[in-house]
Amino acid sequence: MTRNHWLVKTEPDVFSYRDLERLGRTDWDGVRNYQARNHLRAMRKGDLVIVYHSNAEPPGVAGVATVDAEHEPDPSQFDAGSPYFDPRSRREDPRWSMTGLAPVEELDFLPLDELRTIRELTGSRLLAPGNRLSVFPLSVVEFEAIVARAKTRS
DNA sequence: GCCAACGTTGGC
DNA sequence: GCCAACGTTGGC
Repeated sequence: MTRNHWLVKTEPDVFSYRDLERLGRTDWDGVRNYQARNHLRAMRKGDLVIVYHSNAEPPGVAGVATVDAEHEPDPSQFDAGSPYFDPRSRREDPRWSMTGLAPVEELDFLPLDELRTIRELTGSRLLAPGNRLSVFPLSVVEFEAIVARAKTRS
């Protein structure tokens, strides 16, 4: 059984990699895009996940997480008080899923400018202009190139 | 099932 | 805060 690799985006003002470390784990909820949801559903325990800070100054890669719980219905879709409430979702057939993530290691922050210089990421989804998808797969080559670059810094 | 309007994302 | 790119919605 092979491990798959993924990238998730988060706005650090809302939830940062360090918040994940502080909490020890979290349910990655609030995803409201079907493609991203399908990726969450495809994640398996033990998969490795790059945590990317978007809408940040600067944006970039902050750390590595792992899947510690496979997908379940995201309860926030049924919570009328939640910003993620989806009145069209029915309990018999929940629309949205969440997946459990736990921290593995914080990386030396790799800003987007530097990500652009990683040869293995040329043509990758991560660097594609207009890529708004918040959860997507990385190849093992892409994943390892990111981690390796972070480790050759400082 | 088309497509215009609208909302959101995310780099700058 | 701007705005381009993209996804979703809803009228027809």
